[in-house]
Amino acid sequence: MTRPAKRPTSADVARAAGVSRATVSYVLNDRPGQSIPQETRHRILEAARRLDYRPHASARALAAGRSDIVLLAISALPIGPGISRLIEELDAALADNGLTLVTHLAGSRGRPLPDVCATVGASAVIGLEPFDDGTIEALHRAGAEVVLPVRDVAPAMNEIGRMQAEHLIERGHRRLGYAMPADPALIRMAEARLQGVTASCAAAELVPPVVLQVNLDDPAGVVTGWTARKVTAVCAYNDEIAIAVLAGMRDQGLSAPADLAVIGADDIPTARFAGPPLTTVCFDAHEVGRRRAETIAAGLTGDQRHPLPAQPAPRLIERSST
Amino acid sequence: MTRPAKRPTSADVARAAGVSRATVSYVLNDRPGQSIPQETRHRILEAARRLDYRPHASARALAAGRSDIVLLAISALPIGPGISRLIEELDAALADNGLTLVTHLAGSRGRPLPDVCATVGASAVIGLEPFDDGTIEALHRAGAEVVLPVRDVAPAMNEIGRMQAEHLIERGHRRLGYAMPADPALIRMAEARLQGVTASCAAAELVPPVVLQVNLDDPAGVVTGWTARKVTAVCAYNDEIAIAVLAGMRDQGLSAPADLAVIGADDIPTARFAGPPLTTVCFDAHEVGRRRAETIAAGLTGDQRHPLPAQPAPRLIERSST
DNA sequence: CAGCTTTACTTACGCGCGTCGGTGACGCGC
DNA sequence: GCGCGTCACCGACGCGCGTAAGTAAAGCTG
Repeated sequence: MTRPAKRPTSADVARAAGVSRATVSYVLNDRPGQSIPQETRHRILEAARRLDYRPHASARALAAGRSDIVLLAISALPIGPGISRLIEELDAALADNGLTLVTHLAGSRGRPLPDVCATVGASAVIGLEPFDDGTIEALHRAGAEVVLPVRDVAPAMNEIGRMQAEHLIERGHRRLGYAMPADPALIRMAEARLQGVTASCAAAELVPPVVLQVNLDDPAGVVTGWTARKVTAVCAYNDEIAIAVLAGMRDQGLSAPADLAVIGADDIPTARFAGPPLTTVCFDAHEVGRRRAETIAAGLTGDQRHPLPAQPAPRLIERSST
Repeated sequence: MTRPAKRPTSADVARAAGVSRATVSYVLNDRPGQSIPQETRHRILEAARRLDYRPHASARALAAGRSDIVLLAISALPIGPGISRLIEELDAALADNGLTLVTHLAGSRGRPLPDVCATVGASAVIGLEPFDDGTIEALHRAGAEVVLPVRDVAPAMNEIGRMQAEHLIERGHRRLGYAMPADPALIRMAEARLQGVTASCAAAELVPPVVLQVNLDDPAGVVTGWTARKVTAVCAYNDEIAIAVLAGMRDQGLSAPADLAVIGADDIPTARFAGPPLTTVCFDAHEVGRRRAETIAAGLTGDQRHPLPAQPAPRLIERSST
């Protein structure tokens, strides 16, 4: 599988089109302020196509001092379908802006993020939750021009919780529970979501939610924790946790929503096949991806027109677990 | 968030250490065949550390014609925790070999893979299922030296199906069904898995499996398709499909494994909370990741010692749906 | 002390590209 | 027919790095 097969360079294109390398460069990057007749332009484009020419990224980056590469850093294990849809959207939206997205799943034993950033020569790094200041500093030193998010993800997580709680309250529930994940990698995000729930309870003059951690090896355990305290509905950190709770209830002969209503978050594919089908709350991945991409592109081109569009509102998907 | 903050170059290190750039390069890449006294070596290393010097990837790649970047292309949506564990392993194992892994989640609307490969300057591209010849050719032209897998994943997928079927046959089932996904992106992999099932049936002198496509909007439909034909157990392409089938059965008042046994594949987290908990088959991500990484590293260094270690065998996780 | 090898470096080139500053040909006004 | 302003294009530099080839000094041999 090792084949050298020299890639064509811009010099090859120039030769094939009978012009100089400079002209090729001007045409391919259609640089304004150059007067190049249609015919020459066409000849060059055609030659490039015929040779399947693709600019050598390293050389371009070296010369231009910029790389068109956006690195998405995903910190821990919890990569579910929600995230992967967001990634797809992000990818598409960045591509529209001439940027290329690559992802780094940072296992604890892999390369440190700044190293990866430097290795691929990324000019932007984005994450799913805010980086700490030390990391940001290191990333800048590693060559990243823009790093996101800095502090803008918590409010969105908040919204998720708020919407879960409001749905339940509307349904007439007065005592809510909150199902926390046990995975330490998730607690930051979970706490942000929980905050939204707590806020909604306060706004409706209800007692704060009864927070319980779900042990994935014994989901039945938490259920009694809630029923014993007269909780009639629980918001789960995400759909996986919600499905675990539902399983715990089945084990005890309980059923949703009669004995305990359950609402999830993220709308994973198996949510609709849960018993009963899970009501859930999620973001429109398409929208989120697009807005993020635009923020990045704006940051990279120094184009500060847009006032950094905010996150869209989450959406409620009603099924029968509430 | 835009800060130029010029990165230090090897010339800066050279100046700081009072030597020439070449010497710096020799020391930092500890190139054999050069005689450099400990003291100088130390001075250079120290200077590099003090300046937080990291070689500019693009320049290095340009000069060396090689990039240390391995691109993992994930073609479609089905990115579950199984895969993300595999990625982590791969990342760690490649890092041990001095390689950096980045992933590209290729949505259909994002950049075409060869473009991405060229943009990041990857010198190896690996995927989860075999690429077709056109793609391989394109990737090579885009600069990839080694591309995997070429033809070596189908047997592994085969194994999945074989193990599913054998488990069911052992349990006494004589007429099996196969649950195909509807997503066209998955059919290649699905067909590979199905082949394993078919082979096992043949080996046990049973009729071939009754293959039905699962419509995620009406999973109950397929169930009658099987029961009408006296199928007593079905192998699902993966856990998601299996869970959908289980949901379809519930809708009809049927239950697993009494009315129809169901076995999945991949062991996604919600599998254990399905009703009933799903028996499934999966790979040991750790092993797969490590072996793949070694194959890549060997291919890149031209080191042909290892006889390309094969895939490990899949593992059966017995729960109660069979 | 001439002649050789070894040590410890340095100088110089080129990777593929973007881009600044030309340059020659041509048309136009006077 | 001379100056001036386009038009269409080219030469050459430098980005940061790896590396082949060179060199000056020191050490050894006979």
